[in-house]
Amino acid sequence: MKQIAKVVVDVPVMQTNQPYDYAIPPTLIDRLQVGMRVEVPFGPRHIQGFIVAIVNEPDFEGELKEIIRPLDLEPVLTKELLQLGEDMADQVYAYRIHCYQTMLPPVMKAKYEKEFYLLDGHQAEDVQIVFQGEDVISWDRALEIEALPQLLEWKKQNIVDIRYLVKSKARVKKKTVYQKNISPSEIEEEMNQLSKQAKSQRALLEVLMAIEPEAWLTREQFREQFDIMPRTLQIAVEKGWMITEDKEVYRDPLKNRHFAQTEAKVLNEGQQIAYQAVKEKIDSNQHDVFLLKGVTGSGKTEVYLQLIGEVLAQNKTALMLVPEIALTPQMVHQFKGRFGGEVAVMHSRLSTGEKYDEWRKIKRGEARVVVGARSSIFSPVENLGIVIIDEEHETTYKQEENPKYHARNVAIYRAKYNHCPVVLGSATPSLESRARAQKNVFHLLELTERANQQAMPDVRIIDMREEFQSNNRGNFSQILQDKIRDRIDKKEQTVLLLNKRGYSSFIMCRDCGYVHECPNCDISMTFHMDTKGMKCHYCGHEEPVPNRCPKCQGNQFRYYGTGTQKVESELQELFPDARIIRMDVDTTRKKGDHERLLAAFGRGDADILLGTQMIAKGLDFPNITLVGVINADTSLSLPDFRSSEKTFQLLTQVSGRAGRSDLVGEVIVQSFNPDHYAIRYAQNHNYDGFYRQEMALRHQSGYPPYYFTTQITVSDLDEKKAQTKIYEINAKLRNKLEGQTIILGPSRSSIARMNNRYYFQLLIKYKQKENLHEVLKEILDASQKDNAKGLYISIDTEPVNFF
DNA sequence: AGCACGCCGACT
DNA sequence: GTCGGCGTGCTC
Repeated sequence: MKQIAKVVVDVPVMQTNQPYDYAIPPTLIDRLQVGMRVEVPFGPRHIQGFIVAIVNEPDFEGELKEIIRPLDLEPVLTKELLQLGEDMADQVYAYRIHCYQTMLPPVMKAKYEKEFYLLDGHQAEDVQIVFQGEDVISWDRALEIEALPQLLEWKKQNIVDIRYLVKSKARVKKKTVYQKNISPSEIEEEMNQLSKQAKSQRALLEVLMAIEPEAWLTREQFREQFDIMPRTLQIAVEKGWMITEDKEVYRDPLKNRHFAQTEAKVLNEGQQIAYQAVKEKIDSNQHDVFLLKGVTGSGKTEVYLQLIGEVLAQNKTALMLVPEIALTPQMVHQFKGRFGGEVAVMHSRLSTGEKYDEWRKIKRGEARVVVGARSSIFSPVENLGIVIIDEEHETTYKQEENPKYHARNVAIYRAKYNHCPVVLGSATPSLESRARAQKNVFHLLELTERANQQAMPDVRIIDMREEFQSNNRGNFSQILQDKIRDRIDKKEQTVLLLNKRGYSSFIMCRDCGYVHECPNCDISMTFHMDTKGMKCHYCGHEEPVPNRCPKCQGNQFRYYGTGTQKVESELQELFPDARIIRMDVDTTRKKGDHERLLAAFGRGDADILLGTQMIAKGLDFPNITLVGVINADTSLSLPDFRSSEKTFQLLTQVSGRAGRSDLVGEVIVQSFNPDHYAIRYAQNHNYDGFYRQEMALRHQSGYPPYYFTTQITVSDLDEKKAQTKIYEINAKLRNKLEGQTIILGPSRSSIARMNNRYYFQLLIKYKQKENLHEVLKEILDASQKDNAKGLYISIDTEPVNFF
């Protein structure tokens, strides 16, 4: 008889990062299952936990407490996800509880409340004043009326006690539905008794005569189909003509939207070969990882769609990951159009309620295809048949907060567990993945032709240094201006990319060179045209533009950098007749903005689409024949060994937006480093050339994929404490690690202070793990005390961004 | 994370 | 002599 539950509790610290044993009370023996959330006593409190195992014998040798209650009717985590969470916690140096919370929709994170309740027989007057005749008072209310010290005192005197509440935030949306509860003969009778003026009721009775007896109809259906108003329905219920029930409904993030059914297209030879290779693994339930490298416009999506179609035909499920910004309605349309209601969509713009409902659809097996961003890799699907990661090189697949997992690794883990293939798709694979394909760890599949047989667009590089010398100080070279003019005249469309990566607009005093910095972070503040204010991108601090230089009292400021707004006004000046749509964080802040702007551009409401990175993806409009990159090289100067790779990927990506139909596309790239290899190879659409050269450089300087990397960051409000700690860690690492391990640093982070915390870091480069894992875990274990004092140590395996 | 326990400085 | 500061350790 099993009666001991092992529970991972909601206390995210190193000391409690292990399951605790609890007795299962007799009343709950049949109701508790592995993977459920439960409320348990922990010390004097009540908290939430996850049952990770149910066993016969406890490991703990003390007296066990009992589980208080289950928080779910069914397990929310499958056995697979429980195991994954445990392994992931170990690999990315995270807490197990954090991993489990990350796998679930946010509503499942417990909310805790405390309240004081009156013990029997204490009716003293002063007590009554506080409790106001009730027998409980919430902690917050006590705080509000400043009765907290008094109540804590009463607790000592056993007059009141504290109750800890675990609240669930999950709310199921309900809708009232109506069913008729009256026979045809009764309807006749009622009709005869109605007064002549009761026209609405008469109309309703006629409707009731016509509809099916078992049908449940909503208020909206009565209104839209029969023109019956809610008030009439209410009368009908009062008179007993109809009964009501509250039925569970899903919040539909795509409601009122129609998706035209699409059919599978005939695959070309390359697509067919790729499809077949993956299908074989699906058929034989074998794990494998494929790297599908296809030039922009080569029809990767159609291959994905048909593979998923095959998986569904075999009664399995599919996970389809896309980068957050590519999760546009255009993309969703393709999947909804092919698979309809089988598709669940998951991304950060859904409300918490919508996320919860999409999650439940997946859990219940009602949606067997999940299209989503990073975290949807944890979808509770069973019988997984394929995992596809589109744009696999994108760094958004790496979570930058804890747990710092990479969706690609999780995908491979889950596919192994489910004996199914993974497809990593990209026009510009990450060097890591491409190198793995080279070593036959992954299988390389290539699509070298564009699906429409269209040639790759012609890419021309403009040397902006020359423009500068010939006294053109603007952002647009003469040639780009001519081309834009030409497109406007021909009624074709232009896309302009402003590369904002590693870039900000700041103000500087012309007299003394003072740069306006954030008071909390050691970084210059960004000037925002729309609010005419300064804003810190790291902590959100805002202030007006200073009138006078705080240092020398001068009042001449120079505005550096190029914001999209500034470029837009320059563009409008150059082309007064052009209709321009600007797309950046400022114009896409509200839900649906993104979609609205794209749809407008797609309809031809504008001649020019000007935007940041977010326009580089998924844009597929036939009338775009010119793509201009205003500043190709800002991303080259990032203090990051991947800066060339990122630049190459961005240029290739955005070039692919041109010439996707019968019209020939053209790309203009403006640069101050026109001879840089990343730009040259992007010009010639030569991924392989770039790959070889970049690999040689990485080899030379000892970076991934030749070495693995792990970054350790220490932060504290006190600069000295953080610095001491990082040197301590450094000494320990150098002492314990040997062989080919290299440690870079320690050093101040490139943003040395953020939100008043000081950051120090070091980077470990290694070929074999050896004992690194053990040493890092030791460091983390020992960090417990520091943590309590506000000194944080963070370990990031394979970081994708370096600060 | 909370919370209790416990050991030293400033007060009625 | 006591109140309360927060350093330390525990939670099945």
